[in-house]
Amino acid sequence: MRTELRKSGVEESLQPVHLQALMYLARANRYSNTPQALAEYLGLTKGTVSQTLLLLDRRGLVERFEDDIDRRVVRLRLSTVGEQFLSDSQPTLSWANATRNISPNRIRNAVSALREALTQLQLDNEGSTFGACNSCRQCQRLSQRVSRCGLMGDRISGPETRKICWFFEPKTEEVA
Amino acid sequence: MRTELRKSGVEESLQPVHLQALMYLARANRYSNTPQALAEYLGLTKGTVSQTLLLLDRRGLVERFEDDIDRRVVRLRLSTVGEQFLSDSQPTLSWANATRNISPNRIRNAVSALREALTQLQLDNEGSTFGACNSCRQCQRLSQRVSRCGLMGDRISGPETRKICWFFEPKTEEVA
DNA sequence: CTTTTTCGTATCGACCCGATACTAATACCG
DNA sequence: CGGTATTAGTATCGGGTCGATACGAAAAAG
Repeated sequence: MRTELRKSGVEESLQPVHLQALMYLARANRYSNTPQALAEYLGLTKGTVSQTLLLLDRRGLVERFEDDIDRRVVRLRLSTVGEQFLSDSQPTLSWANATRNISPNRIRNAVSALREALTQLQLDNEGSTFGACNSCRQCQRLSQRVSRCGLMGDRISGPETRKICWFFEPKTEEVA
Repeated sequence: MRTELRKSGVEESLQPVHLQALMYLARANRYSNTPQALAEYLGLTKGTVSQTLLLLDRRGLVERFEDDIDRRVVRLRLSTVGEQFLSDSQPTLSWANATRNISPNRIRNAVSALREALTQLQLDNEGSTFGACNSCRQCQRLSQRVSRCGLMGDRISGPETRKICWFFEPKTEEVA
């Protein structure tokens, strides 16, 4: 998979880590679009990630702007060019194709097992557990279209509940 | 997982790719313990891998010696120190631990699906398909303890049939 | 016996990555 | 309040990865 990532980036002379950063930012929700969250996600130091973002900014793939209420934090988002690049290069396409002969049911089971292992791994290492609102303990369903985050107190739209959050807490079904 | 690899290597100041090389060499069979096979496995160029091996050799973790019949090829094997280091650092231990609450059956199913996807991915990209003799098309069972490789014509011991081979060919159950 | 191909190495430049030191903004606490 | 501590992010430096290119030596092809 890393080899595939490398191929996807070679055209724009981007390294695998750059692709991973772009892919993360495309899926990060409003609490998670910061250098710090990205560093946590990638397992790198904030200094390293700062350099990565500097490069992506120079290339015009991401935009950086400061937070309204805490002026220390930097908010990140993909630029139009960045989104276009991601949808053109499709870094995960070949992996998705490789699963074409596997039944949806087997895929669901494998994904479920892998997700469980990942959550456990993150808990063991006291790292952040990234995940989507719709499987987060804090998510409260308000209506068909709107949810609410019990941790932050904000209303979350339907599409945003499928984005990745830094404060994700797995639903406790026996975290032995 | 890359973060875990990084942690395992930090004590000896080894990079993730060094750990991956050592882990590969620990599992490579007699046909696959060469720089070329390792480069194919890691998805890197032979030049890059040559540098990696130079470093691992200097550190005394691997040994290089030339092949008897083809004096161009270099044979690789873990040194005693290298084996000791691998068994001490246990790079995959935390991942194995993370699956402790998942039933063996679910793990088997997930592994099976992943292996299928990996093979398909490798076929799509015309890359080598690494795998163990015991699930290779060329493997002929001679007795309870000895098999035979139909491609190379050599007799393969029981333990060696569980090692990774560069010439692996998946058993054809409909490679659509 | 050439010519070509193959396996591996050497060198160079661009870049990743962590460590350290630093600035600026916020939080804490008497 | 006011001073200290903490936090988000940046700047800089050095060691090391990685691919491209060039190269040497052995084997294969013709």
